[in-house]
Amino acid sequence: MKITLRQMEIFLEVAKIGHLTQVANDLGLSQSAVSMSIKELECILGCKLFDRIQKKLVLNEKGRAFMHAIEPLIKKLRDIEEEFMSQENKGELTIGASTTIADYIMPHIICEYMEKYPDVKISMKIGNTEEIAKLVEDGQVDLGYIEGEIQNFNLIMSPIGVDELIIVTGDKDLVRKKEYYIDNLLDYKWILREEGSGTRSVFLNKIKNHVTGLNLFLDLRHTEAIKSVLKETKGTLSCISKIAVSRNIECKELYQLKLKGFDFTREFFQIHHKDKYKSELFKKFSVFARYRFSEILNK
Amino acid sequence: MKITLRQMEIFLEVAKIGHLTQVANDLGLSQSAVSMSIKELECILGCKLFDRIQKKLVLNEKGRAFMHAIEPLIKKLRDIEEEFMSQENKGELTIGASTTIADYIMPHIICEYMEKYPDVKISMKIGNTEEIAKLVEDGQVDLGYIEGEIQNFNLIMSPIGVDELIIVTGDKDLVRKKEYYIDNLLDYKWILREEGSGTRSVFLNKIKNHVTGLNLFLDLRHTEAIKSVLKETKGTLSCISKIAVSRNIECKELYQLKLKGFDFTREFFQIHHKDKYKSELFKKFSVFARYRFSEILNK
DNA sequence: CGATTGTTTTCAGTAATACTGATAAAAATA
DNA sequence: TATTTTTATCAGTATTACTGAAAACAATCG
Repeated sequence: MKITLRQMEIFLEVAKIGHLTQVANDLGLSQSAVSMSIKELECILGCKLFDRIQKKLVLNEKGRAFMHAIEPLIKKLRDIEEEFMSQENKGELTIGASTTIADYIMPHIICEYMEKYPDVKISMKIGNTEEIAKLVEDGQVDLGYIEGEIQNFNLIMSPIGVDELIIVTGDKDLVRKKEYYIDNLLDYKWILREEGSGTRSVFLNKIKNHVTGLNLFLDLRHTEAIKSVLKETKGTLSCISKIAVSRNIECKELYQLKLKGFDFTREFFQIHHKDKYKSELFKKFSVFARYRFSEILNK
Repeated sequence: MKITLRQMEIFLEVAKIGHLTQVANDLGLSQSAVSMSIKELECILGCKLFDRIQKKLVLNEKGRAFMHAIEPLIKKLRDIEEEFMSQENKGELTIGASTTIADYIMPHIICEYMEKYPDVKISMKIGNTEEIAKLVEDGQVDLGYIEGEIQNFNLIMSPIGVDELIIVTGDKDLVRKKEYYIDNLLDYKWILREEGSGTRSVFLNKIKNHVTGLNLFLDLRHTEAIKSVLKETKGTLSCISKIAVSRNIECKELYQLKLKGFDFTREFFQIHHKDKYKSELFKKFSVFARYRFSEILNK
């Protein structure tokens, strides 16, 4: 036998008011219902909570302790109930994003969104495209943002913007030439993201039909790590997302090399599960993210 | 329509496990009961809490937020329930005490008791004998400790110790004589507790048949205030409870004057309402207090 | 003092609800 | 396509919560 919320609410009311009859009226119940409810509660707890003193029920030491223990909890519970029934833009969204997006795009979007809707909590999981797809498929995250196409009929994917990969270096000497042919760059020290990364595979797939013998100098898991190597080591090159380096190019820490005959563009996708129930929160964030994505990528 | 504890518990279990069938087994319910309970909950809140994704129910953004909101509260509630069912010496006792007792006896007793039973909370209300009796009669306090007899057939009073009032002064010159007759003291400056105080009425009642013309110099509401006047002003006298001044007499800040032919003793009483349900807590404290009272008064 | 009022308690009956068991539907697995 | 596994639905049942009337009790009034 367990105590119910109802019993506790009736108890609190009786504790406050002290007259069963009045409580019954207040709660729209018969007086006997209130009496029985209190009796039941005392029975479950195995102790009296009130002393019946001259027509009034007054809390005894146990009842007093019980009231102080449960009152704030019951109030909070009912507040929460109200809150959720009021259907506001409230909730805890989890999204997943692959590395480049997670590093250079999502943080802005999440920040802005949470500023706009302070009641929404957003947490982000990071992984490569496949990992994110898996999370979305299992329902672990509500929305995914990935860098490459995938085949999965449980997932609905929609393109949300075009990203451009560019060749960058920190070596000023390399900037003298206005354009390069890929063959002239093969012997420099190439630094790419690790195997399995979308950025890496796009680059290698595009050039593989044209060249062999790329001098693959180093694999790094983080774009920021690549950038710092580029800055410090002469003769190093990489192919990374334009948005990841635009800042560095602006302030001339890094330089873009024009490559003739290649176009390293790829699409970003938003994905969600086909069975996903689209709450207001979900829809709002989804729309917001798309909009901001296009702004960020086109600037 | 309101959410019940049951629904929330089932919800939390489903949120944790993800399979209705398994939850049904765990909770000893039919699978349909669980299914309906969740449905009902979603209906009351007016929003879906789960996405039905590949045989599993996984929380969506709303459900996640709801879970995080209610989980700690539900756990606490059930803990409290357990706690009260376990019938330990737990509770919030309120006692009332009249001034002298409240100042010089109860604090020790309450301290000791709470040290012994840390789960018991005790609060004390202070008033004169009549006020305390009223509080006990109304059930506002569980136990009363008073300094004088009262007539109230709702209250059960039992003597718990004899207190002696003594004549004290801070004036060394007065100590020379070994004994006084009351008539020789009438002209000194008498300082008594205020009208309505038990201490005052005991003294005045006892002497009123023998003397008139007491030089009533000052009324004060607090014994400590009286004591400090006695110490500072020559020729002042008072009649106060022995226990209130025993310390001061020991260290010779104040002096007791022997008065021939008078015996200012009075009894302390413990009172409680006749309809009071005597919980373990009540009984234990009551016994403890009696015991300590006699110790303190007889030392 | 008995009658009256205002209250709580008790109890039988009823309304509401929570749950069951069977069956249908949906999805994954073979 | 059949089989298995799971959830959803529904009608019926068991349980619980509540009502209304009567009984019990205490305070108040004439």
